Amino acid sequence: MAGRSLSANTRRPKAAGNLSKPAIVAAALDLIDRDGLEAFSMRGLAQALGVYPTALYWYVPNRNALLAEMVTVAMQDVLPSPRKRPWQAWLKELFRRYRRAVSRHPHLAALMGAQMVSNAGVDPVLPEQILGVLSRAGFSDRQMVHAFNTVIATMAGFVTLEFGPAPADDDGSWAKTFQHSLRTVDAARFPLLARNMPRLENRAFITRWQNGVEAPLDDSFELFIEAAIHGLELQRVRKRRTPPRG
Amino acid sequence: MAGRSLSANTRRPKAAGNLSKPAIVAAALDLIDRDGLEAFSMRGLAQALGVYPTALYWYVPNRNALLAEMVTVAMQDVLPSPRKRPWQAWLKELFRRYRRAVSRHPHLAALMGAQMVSNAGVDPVLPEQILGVLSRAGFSDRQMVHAFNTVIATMAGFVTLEFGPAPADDDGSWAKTFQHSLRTVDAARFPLLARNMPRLENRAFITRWQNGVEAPLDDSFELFIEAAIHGLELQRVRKRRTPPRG
DNA sequence: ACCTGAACACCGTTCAAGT
DNA sequence: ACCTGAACACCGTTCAAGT
Repeated sequence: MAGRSLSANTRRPKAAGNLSKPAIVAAALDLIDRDGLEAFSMRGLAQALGVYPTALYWYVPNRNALLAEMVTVAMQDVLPSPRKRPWQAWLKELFRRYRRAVSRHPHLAALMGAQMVSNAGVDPVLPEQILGVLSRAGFSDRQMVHAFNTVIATMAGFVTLEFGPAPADDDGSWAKTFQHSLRTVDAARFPLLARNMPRLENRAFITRWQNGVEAPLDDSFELFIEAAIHGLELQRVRKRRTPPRG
Repeated sequence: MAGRSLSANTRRPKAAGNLSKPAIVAAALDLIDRDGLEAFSMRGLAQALGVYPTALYWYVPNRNALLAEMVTVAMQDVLPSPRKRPWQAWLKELFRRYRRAVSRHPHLAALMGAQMVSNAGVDPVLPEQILGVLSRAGFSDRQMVHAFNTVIATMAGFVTLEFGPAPADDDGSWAKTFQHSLRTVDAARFPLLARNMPRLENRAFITRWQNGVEAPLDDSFELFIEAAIHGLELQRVRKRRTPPRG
């Protein structure tokens, strides 16, 4: 967002001075993509950059601010182009783009959904566009807040769960045990679970042992966003007294 | 909440002896409800219990396992009673119960949604009941997985965002600054945002400075789950070739 | 301006030792 | 069986000092 193109005008820094905020953020993203959020530390990042831990604090105020920067980078391409098309199609593309952004940095899923998106830290262009689309769709001012919240929850809700971390599992023993317990579920106590397990195992929340990285829920996601959009359509129609003009 | 009334009484030679797994989990929940997840530590918990940090490891294998225990406790009352009623009503109660459970331990919101619910660690009675309700609703075996995933994502998605933590804000300065930036948003660049701000501020994702604890999104939540249920209704109906028999 | 280096106040977890 | 106590390998962040 902030253009830092002109800062230390053409004066080359020291030979070893490769450090910069974008470089730090990029290196941090690499580390997190590789090792996950729990393993990420300022000290580890400094080591990866070949620098003392405290050097980072010249560019970044603290760890949380650095995480926020990473989320901003990860959110870069979520906004669909504003070209005219049915509002349903625009929303679908928004949802798919957000999912794609999260899938590129799955270890940031919870951070993106439950912290940055649901709160501040998002480019105001995104909410502005969403409001525009909902306005075109025919939502009244009174309904606008709720439709907006439904859009955001639909966008981030499913995906935050889908790419949430599976239980820590260094040797794969948990996955095998859990898998076995699913396949041998007591058919007397849990008849439907037992009957549907062939289709549920590793393809549904709760009954999976891998997350969206290894076992993406593509079809479920598509039907989920379709359901949400149909639900929005109904709410809009129900309040309408006069046919749409545009 | 935690009664630490008995301290030096009852002639116990040792200080504690009150230690047990349920007591540890309860004390941990108290600490997290008060100070949040970031501030929670095994050492702090031990201190609150008047015991050496390593004593906890006799009852709990590690920190993550303890967090999982807390989530299990927090999820206690989410399952609606199985008494007969329309499937839409049953789902609505499930969604509301989950929201209520999270609202009681908001600092566990991300843990509950993005980790335990979306993955393992949930009583199989819950998925069994959901399958039963969806079966009664008329979903085919082919649709079942997707309908199930839609239910889980609807249940946990909105609420995980709603109770996600607002930016760390010790002195309230961020909230004031952000609030001001919302109210003075550039009406030329963001006309819809500016026009709708009176209804959006602190009542919508992104444009709020408090989370669901202080600023619950009750109405939006209700409309969100209604939209999801209507979407499900349509998907079921669309596939149906014969009228329902029940 | 940019980085080193020491230091502070913490962590989770192990292991041996006590009772 | 249950807890103490020392110890290990870490943390984030501050601050003074170097260049």
